[in-house]
Amino acid sequence: MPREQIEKRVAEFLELCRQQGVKATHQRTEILRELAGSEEHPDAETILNRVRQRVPAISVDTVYRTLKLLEDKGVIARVGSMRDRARFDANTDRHHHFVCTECGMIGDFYSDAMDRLPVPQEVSEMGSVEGVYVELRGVCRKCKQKAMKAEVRTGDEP
Amino acid sequence: MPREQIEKRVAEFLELCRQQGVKATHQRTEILRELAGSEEHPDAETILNRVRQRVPAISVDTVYRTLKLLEDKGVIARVGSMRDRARFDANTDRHHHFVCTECGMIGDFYSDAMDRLPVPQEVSEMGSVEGVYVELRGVCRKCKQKAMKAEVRTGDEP
DNA sequence: TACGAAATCGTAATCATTCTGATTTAGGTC
DNA sequence: GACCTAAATCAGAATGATTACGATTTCGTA
Repeated sequence: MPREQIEKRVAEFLELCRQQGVKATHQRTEILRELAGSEEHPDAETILNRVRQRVPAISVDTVYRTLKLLEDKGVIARVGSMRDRARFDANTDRHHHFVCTECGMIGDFYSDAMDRLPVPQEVSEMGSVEGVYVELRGVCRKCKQKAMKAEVRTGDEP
Repeated sequence: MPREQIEKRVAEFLELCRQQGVKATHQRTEILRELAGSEEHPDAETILNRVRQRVPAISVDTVYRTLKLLEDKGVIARVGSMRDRARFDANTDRHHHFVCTECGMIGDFYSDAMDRLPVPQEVSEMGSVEGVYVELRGVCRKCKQKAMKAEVRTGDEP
């Protein structure tokens, strides 16, 4: 995300804090700024390490609490499938994710069809739908190449 | 799932074990049987407690290892969003899930549209897609009713 | 500048999940 | 049916992510 846009996201967050009587702390701002500047959907630990370079005394607890706060306010989203740790995304444009089941790489993509999925009758009967999460799973290019090389090395016919 | 169908699933699993040289243990069979008979997508602990009624000495470890094995073999699936613990589903028909963000209730549903989502060009460039996970999120009926009652009790105009 | 509530820090605790090493069992062979 | 061996299980300890705690600091307002 270009620097300019990052600062716009940060400004929006500060405004939201004012409106909701939530404190706009240095730590919160830096966490959001870090996440908004990332493309790779980092996990909590990665965010902690990076923010620490600018805010050395920041604590684990603050990172986790802040990520939860931002998620609850809809400023960021939690992504990635259950098999490993939680990862985060500051992109609030309506979009979806491709997840590599080998290395965990997560890529954003856009799809009109997925944005306007019809909600089946049976679901309306279960409750009211407020959001959709779509994840395509597979193997990324890099991992496929790696697998191919490994195959050559193993050699079925030596 | 009707008892008859449960036994069919179990039989299929036993067959798969034979084919793949994996041992068809009592514990594995009972875990699958338990899950196949559940409608509510239980978590590992719930499964453990239930199976224990029939296999008192079963260990936590065995449950976790078995669930992972079954998932890897495609016999069951891991469902539910990252915010809480992993939950499991033995329904292998192509289907999707509605998740209540209040109480965690998970419901199955079917949708042709979601079964045949087109894979966007940009995703094909990231890697090869092998599966889709679609989750509709919202508030279930029960929780909505509970919220309404709470509102009345709180009373904006007393 | 001072105040009080809210947020942070550092550390300890918790919870789900995984590992370890000793023991048992499935399933093939005689 | 007894025997063998690798695979699987068990109990409990260990790990890793996340959360809770009590003391201290900071934000936002007066």
